[in-house]
Amino acid sequence: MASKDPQVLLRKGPLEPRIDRDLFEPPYYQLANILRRQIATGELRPGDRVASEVQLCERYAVSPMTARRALTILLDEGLVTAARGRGTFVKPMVLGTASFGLGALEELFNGEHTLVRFLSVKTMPATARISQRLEVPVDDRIIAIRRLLLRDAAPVAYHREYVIFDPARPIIEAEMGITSLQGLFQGSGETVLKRGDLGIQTTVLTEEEARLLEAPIGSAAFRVEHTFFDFDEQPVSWGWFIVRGDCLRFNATVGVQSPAASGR
Amino acid sequence: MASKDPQVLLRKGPLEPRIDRDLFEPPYYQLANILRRQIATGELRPGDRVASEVQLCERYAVSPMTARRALTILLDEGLVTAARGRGTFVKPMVLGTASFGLGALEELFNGEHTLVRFLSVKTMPATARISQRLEVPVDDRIIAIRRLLLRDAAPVAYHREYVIFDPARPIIEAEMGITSLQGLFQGSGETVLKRGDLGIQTTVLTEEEARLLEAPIGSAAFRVEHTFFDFDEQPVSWGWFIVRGDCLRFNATVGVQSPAASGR
DNA sequence: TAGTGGTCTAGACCACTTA
DNA sequence: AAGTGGTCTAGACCACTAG
Repeated sequence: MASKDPQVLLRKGPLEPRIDRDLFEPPYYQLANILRRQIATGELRPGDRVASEVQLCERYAVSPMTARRALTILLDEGLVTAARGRGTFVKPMVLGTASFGLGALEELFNGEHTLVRFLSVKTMPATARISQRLEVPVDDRIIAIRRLLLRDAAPVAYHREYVIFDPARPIIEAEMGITSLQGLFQGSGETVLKRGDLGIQTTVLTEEEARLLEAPIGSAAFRVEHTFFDFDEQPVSWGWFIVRGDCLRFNATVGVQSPAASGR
Repeated sequence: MASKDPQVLLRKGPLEPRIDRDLFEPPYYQLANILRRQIATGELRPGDRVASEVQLCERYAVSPMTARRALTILLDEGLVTAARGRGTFVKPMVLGTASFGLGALEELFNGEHTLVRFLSVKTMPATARISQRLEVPVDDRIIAIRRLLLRDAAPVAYHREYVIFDPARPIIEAEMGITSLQGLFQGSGETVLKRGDLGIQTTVLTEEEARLLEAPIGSAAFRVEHTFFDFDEQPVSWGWFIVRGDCLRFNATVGVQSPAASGR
């Protein structure tokens, strides 16, 4: 649509942004930003066709790969869809494509004033549920860890974790180190863990949780469950965080980011 | 580490996977899978250096761009980090990189058996809070919508939304169409909405919410707040979903996906 | 048949790191 | 100085879509 506009086709110099090759930003990045801005300002609306690769090459004097790379960025960001043989089109805002990260949780844990207090570390026989999650026989000895996370001396999260106890696998210590939480988020150098499954649910505080978190019973809280696997695809650790609901909020954006030109 | 292994350096034929050019999967994709599998099996461990681009070119007989593209995929997936002048290295599993999609929410709403029931649609003067969120004067007339989402006739979510009412801007109807929720997730063709901000919190059901959702007062629930903006960067709609906690769970995986070779 | 995106080639130069 | 990733060039062929 916008590409059929005579102004655009005639390419009136001063109106058209250019690629500045002396800039710090590489050309593919500048071009991606130009297109992103056109989408953001509504110059290109959902459903409109974006200029084809060849057109972009001519218009901005870049090589095909550079134009393509810019389009790929928008594609990855979910701002456009590409249809072979037809063209590239601006996507309407789709809620389902939004995603949020654990950044909010990480901040909660990695802040300057955050402290981890071990409440208990002991071995115990696996209950039915634990044996199921860790794929070990019932009554196998496992390690149970309870931690409290405090920020500015105020409790924000309660962590329970069950770790496989296998003298043949010297995982325990490593695991203990990793799950001391500093490393969990930042990536603690060498790790025996290959993969983790995470789930976020809501819950209300039980009596025990309420007492530890110094919040009323029945308060809203997040429950972040995690299962970690080693390189043999064996579960190594299962546990969950109970985070006070008033301390955590996950954010996401869908559509075009407003001012910032944040790369991936 | 693994790349210093003589076996690998000597490149014993049968052990080394090859790129099959007759396959449906393009070479860059095959190569990415080969490397991903090496990471998954532990052949390449966190901290290990991945073969350099040139090495990959020689070893698998592909062009630099193809090797690079495979590495870029792993880079985007967060499996490796690249350091100019040093090499590409396998990243340890990092929790902070986990990303949760709103697919779970979408499924909840877009299922076959999902029904939207309007509870009320009316105009009202903006309260202080509404005026703040929608950036309109207090007591400006706005539209208030209350909806109930039912899945298999069972209520799963309660939706409240406040929409700007401006006769000059024919947004209302379009907005009404969009926010009838079918379109919100799927992307309803042409849209006046440019951007949306989302926030996810936990809460417990109030008396009203509990009644509508047919769940006990004080049950755990998600609160998904949303603000939508038009192409003038003006807020157009503010509202939130209250979703029964037992109907929704966000999932994510961090590290290497186990068996599937899922592309982006 | 012409245009499009998807993929690929076979190089190149640069900035950076390491030795 | 050698090796690395980051970027870019100037093409190419293919499968697909649309007129």
